[in-house]
Amino acid sequence: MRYDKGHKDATRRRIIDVASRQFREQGVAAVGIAAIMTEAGLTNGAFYAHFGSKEDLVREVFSNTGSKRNDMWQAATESSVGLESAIRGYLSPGHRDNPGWGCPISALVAEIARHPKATRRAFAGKMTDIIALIATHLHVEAESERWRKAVAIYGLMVGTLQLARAIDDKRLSEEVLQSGVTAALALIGGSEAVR
Amino acid sequence: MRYDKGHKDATRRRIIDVASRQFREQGVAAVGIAAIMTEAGLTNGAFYAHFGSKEDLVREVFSNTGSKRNDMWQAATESSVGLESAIRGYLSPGHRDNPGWGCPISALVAEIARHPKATRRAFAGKMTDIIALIATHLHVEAESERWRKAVAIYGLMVGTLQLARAIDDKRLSEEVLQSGVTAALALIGGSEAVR
DNA sequence: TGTACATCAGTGAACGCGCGTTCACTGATGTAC
DNA sequence: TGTACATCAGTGAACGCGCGTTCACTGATGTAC
Repeated sequence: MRYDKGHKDATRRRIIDVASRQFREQGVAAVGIAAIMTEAGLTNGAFYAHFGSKEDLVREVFSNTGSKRNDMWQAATESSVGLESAIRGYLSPGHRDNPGWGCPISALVAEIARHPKATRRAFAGKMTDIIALIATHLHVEAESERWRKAVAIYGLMVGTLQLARAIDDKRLSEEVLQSGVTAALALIGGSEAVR
Repeated sequence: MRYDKGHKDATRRRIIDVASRQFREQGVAAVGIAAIMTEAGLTNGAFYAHFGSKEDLVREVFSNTGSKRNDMWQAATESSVGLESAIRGYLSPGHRDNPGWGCPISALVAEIARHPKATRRAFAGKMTDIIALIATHLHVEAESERWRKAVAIYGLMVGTLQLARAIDDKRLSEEVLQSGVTAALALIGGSEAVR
């Protein structure tokens, strides 16, 4: 055959990676098939040899388990990193200014909420993975209590990052990030304050 | 003249109100001029007698100071309401399930971050208004401290509502909302825990 | 070894469609004389 | 009072454009005999 074994899988992987980054940067609706395929080094017609539809690709992007890319999102969600430094990385100017290499949830959660059920489920799976990861770092007795606390911390991170991204005044935006870090750390530490 | 004084202003107001709701429900990009004008009882051509472009309308929707509509968003942001009940209303199933009558920030913040500067500024203005309103309810000494705390509480509210909207399992989604309420109240109460 | 055919990832032009925007026109009313 | 014209909110068809998707085709390689 013309192409060696694994070639098509590699191409598929490349399309997913390119799409993932472009979606996070510009939103799903704003990115066309042609733009994705061009950056992947192909023409638009080849797309349908890999995916049934654009929605298919969107779903794949979020159910994506492989692809150990070297982005800050990868780094921040590695379990070896402490929770405090993960929070600081998440709520940093670097993450704010590079959504393409960052957290897909904060970039796309509102848009994905309007997509078909299958897509939403894949997305929700990624969300719960992250929340579970945060929960493992918490020092609270009951597991359900840990989970609830992790949800709130992640919600705070996602919301604060989005607010920071929407503010064009860099100085003010960084104050927002700092406020998020302080409050997140307070939530971790002040376990007794949580009823 | 055929139309009484104030007629055009009323029409303009109606277009803005319809657009505001449709944008919050479906996102700005997904809503077309024709759909807005049809619901406003007009044809698409009339749009440009009121606004220079779609982006113009988007900006107007967020710089909108008038229009005392009777929606839950209005109710929750009235200063007469206590902060705790405002938080409970914000992180309620009713708000989650009716984005069209809800907070425009949580529905559109990520999308607006990719719009032109003028639009982003109008949006940021609405954001800072809400944060300032939250700050007035906080019992902390320093004003800058109040502001920072208000930012974190609002970030938590926005993020948690979005997570709840993205989860299709109602039960789990309501647990997310409850986690947000608990944590937000902890942030209000535990002022000593915040450095 | 040579020839005919199968395979299959990718090409690139074309499709229908809905978008934002434009513009000549309508028709009810107000104004000038 | 009657007539001609100005005003202006709204109409509705048309525009170019980019989208997601389709499909006949290419061309390098593998396989059958």
